[in-house]
Amino acid sequence: MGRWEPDAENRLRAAAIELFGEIGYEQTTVAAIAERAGLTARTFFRYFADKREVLFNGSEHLQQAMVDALTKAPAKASAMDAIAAALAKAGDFFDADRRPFARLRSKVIAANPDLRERELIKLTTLSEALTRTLRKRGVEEPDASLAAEAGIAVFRVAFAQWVSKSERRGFNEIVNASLARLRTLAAE
Amino acid sequence: MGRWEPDAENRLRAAAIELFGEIGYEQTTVAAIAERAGLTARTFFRYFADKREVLFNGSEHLQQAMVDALTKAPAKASAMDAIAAALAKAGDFFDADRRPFARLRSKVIAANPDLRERELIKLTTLSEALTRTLRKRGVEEPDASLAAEAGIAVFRVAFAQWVSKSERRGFNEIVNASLARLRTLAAE
DNA sequence: TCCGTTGATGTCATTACGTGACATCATTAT
DNA sequence: ATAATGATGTCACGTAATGACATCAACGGA
Repeated sequence: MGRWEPDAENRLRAAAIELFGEIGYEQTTVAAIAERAGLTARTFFRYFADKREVLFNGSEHLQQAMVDALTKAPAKASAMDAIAAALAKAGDFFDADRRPFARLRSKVIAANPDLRERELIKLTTLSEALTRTLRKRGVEEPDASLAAEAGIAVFRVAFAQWVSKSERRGFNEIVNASLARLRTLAAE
Repeated sequence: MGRWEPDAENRLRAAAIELFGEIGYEQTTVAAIAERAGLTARTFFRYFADKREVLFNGSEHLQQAMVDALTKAPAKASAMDAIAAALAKAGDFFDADRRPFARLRSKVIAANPDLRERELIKLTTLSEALTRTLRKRGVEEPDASLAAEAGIAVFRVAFAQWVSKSERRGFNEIVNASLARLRTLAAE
């Protein structure tokens, strides 16, 4: 038994999401989050670089999983096919996570510009990681960047659909449909 | 002759860019910007919603121009062709603007995560505007979102190339090359 | 068993962003 | 001549974020 309650980071995360849902992101002070978690604001900032990050740290895992999948894709696969493999891996990630939680989180993020900004830069970081990995596969610029960006475009559209109300299909199913549409659009 | 020096907004903008270049974005306080412009910090926040916005307000003009071009594209044009017309309009915008200034601004933005975030949300806002305009043209979802996102992907890649060192081609030329590459990639 | 180290947390002080409320005063309109 | 307008300043405040230092249970040797 430690000197403190264990799992401070998760307590902070839980407290934050609760409060964001109850009274909104802007109205929630870091001090209030920390208090609900039985800690102080100073400690909050030891776990999270800033107030927004409490909703986003963990994205490195998704990124790593997608980079791994991209690396392991068949050497003969085209750039877009390799990206598709990475998107499929993201699907496993999301369908494992419970969709109701993702919906709540998305709602909180959508309601606040600062949080939207943070989400966007996470996606950009992901795109850059995918670009680097494609280049390691021998894909030249600007193809690597374009394929990665197009993949993220599909990701964004599919994710928005996946969390939307009354959507029942799994993430992978939506991704595949979106990819097919993109191929068609580009060909027209 | 007015009570105050005229053109406070531009004075603030100029002072901000100077200081960002001289000592960096984070090291520059709003008070310092205002002082250099002969004003107070309170006045700065009357012109710009926050410190970052001083580098971005004006993006509405670009967005409006692209939306107009998209609206005016031939009714028979495909979604991607209509998007291409909007991108061409953006080209006029950028080649009119002086590229050296754009390069400095890009450098400042690239050096700071907060500014990158703001840039990303501006692009997303633009993407959403393009999506709405495509829908008015009769394009259904998810095609409208995908075409808009793909267009923004091309925009991002082309813009990065346009401001990169020793790039001589005009924006439109780069956009067209990128669009062609994307079509090829999607087809593979 | 004692003691020094470690590590998670707390306390305190400080800077800067951002905003509301109210004051100032040259310009403009009536 | 006077009142309304509008750009700016002043002041006070809350909150985010960070550095410096203090605390103190747990742990690992000697």
